Amino acid sequence: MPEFPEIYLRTQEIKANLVGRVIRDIDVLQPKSLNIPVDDFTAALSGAVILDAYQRGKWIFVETSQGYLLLNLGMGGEILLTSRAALPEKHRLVFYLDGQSDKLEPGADDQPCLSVNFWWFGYAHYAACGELEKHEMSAKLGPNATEVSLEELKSMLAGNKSRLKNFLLDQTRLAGIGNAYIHDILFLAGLHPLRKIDTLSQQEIEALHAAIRKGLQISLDKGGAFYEVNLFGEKGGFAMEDILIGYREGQPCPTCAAPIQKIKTGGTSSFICPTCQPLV
DNA sequence: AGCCATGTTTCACA
DNA sequence: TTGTGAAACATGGC
Repeated sequence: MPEFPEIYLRTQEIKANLVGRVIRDIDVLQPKSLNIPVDDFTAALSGAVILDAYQRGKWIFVETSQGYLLLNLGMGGEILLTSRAALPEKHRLVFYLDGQSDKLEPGADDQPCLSVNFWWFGYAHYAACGELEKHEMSAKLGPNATEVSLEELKSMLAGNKSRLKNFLLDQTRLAGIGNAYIHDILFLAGLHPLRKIDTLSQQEIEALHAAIRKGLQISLDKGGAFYEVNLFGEKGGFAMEDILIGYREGQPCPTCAAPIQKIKTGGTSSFICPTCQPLV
């Protein structure tokens, strides 16, 4: 589940390992993940020099000399720095690169490449130089969830009539929170996912603000979720034991020992402690 | 073995 | 504006 911590880490890894490299050729095995025809996509980025990478929410922006590669891993997937000889079985796109990777064995047919796989959904989009704002899916994104000040959060919540979970998952408000980390974020804040935003007190908003940063930071510090891997295939260190209440139905709440409940919240499930997160 | 439900996302369409 | 369903799939349970 690529959410904020994983996307942040992958972005840093791309910066550290791919800046200066040239995309020589591209294989697209899943045209539906593109925003333009396959031939246009490969023509646009072939020969491009990777210049920078940065994150907005769950999107990775790879800036090149020939425009932007915009990646969204959807419901999960991997970005692997590997080689032609070591390509994983499952991949949707492959970007073949110039030069040798220091982590790879040199060899004649061992051309380094960036393999991108989505488990389900996921996008690899292209935006031309200077036309990033025309890419609506990413242009609509709100600020990164970890970078919003308390005052900004308060003004975003003011007058909002929806429920808290819907707000937190709305990428046009805060970008980066998904339906995995949200369970612990709401638990840390002591708030029920279905709380109506216009009933939140100032203290509760402050708790929410702190919980967003804390919930994501814990995983960031440990290298991201255990079920995702980095560019070199290594799993994150944020383990099941590090999760407070998410995916722990029936187990005791770490604060009050009440059994954790799994509930339906619209189209998604939520895990809550019924006593620490009362609906009121 | 096969069918169904579920889910880490996002958008289009009521 | 907001809620529901659908769409590139894979796994586990019955």
